Amino acid sequence: MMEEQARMMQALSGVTLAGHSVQGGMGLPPPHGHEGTDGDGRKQDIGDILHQIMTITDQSLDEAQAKKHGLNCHRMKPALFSVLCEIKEKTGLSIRGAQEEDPPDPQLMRLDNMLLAEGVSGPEKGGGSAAAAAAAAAAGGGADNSIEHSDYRAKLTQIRQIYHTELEKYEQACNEFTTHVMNLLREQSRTRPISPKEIERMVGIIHRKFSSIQMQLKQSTCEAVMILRSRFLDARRKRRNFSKQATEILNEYFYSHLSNPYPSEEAKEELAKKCSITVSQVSNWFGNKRIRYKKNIGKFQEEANLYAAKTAVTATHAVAAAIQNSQANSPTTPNSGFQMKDEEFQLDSAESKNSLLTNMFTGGYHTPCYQSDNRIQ
DNA sequence: GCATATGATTTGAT
DNA sequence: ATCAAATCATATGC
Repeated sequence: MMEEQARMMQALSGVTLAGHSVQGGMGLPPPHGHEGTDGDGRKQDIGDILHQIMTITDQSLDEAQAKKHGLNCHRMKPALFSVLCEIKEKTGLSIRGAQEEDPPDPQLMRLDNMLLAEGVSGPEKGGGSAAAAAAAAAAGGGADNSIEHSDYRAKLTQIRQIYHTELEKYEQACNEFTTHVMNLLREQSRTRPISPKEIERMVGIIHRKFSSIQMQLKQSTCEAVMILRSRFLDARRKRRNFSKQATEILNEYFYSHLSNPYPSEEAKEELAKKCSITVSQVSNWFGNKRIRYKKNIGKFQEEANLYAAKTAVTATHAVAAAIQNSQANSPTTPNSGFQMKDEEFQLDSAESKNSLLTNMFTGGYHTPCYQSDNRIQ
């Protein structure tokens, strides 16, 4: 701040110095006046010159101040000044009118919204973390992921703190600079025509510049948050197996609909609700299950039998409740009916496997029939 | 530590 | 949009 002022003063004095030097001559010796003199003499000359320059600077500074003061006190000065102001006002208005627009930057708004959404700029610590904890508890349904969430929140708080301190710094710098410039302009407005509106405009320019710097801060903060998110919330990195219960429910559905293991949207929703997982997780599970089952039916046979028996038992119970005196329903072979239903998917997959194998051995590359369209939707 | 299991993602087809 | 298939990346059991 003070340095700038000093520099400006120096520049100012330099101007007046030049003006004076033309008039007064100053008695500076020409640089290439005489050649061949001894070194000591030249050093002395340089020293003299430097000294002169120093004193001139000091003198001219005072002179300039004095001259300025004299000019200010001139009897014609106010009149001249007002005329200059008027002229400038007239020319300045058109310029100002042309570039006076302040549309809210969509990019900035986007960043602001995101920072607000991520809890960086919006509510303070208490509300934000409480909400996050509540969300974690609701989504996770357990304490297993609370540790990583707290870690995440700690990092987020760190980012938020940095963001706020930086923002404050910018704000402060902006204010300081603005008041400095305003003071400077106000000071100068005594000697040259500067209207208050012009000062206002200058302040606007400064603010815009600073807000563009602020946007950079916001941008990098957003980036940091995104990186943090991808690090902590990327489900692929921190995969959790579903609960035993959930897997049970999903398997039950899968094996009891083996002929058509494609749950409808409603069924998926219901399964998701029962397993306390998302619908897309249900979709993923069925996608994985279908492909893995198909790839190696043998491996899943035991599981298939287990779940078939299980559903059969519950079905049997239901039937038994309805038809009390049934005697043909033996618990050893209850799943025959279900197995029949399963045929389609099993046959389908077996066929595909076979054709793939034959193709491999024969070298033929004909598309297996399963690819065509015997999928049931 | 390694093999296997498993949830998620990507790619390409329909 | 949804699916199959391949693939990735982590979890888990030994």
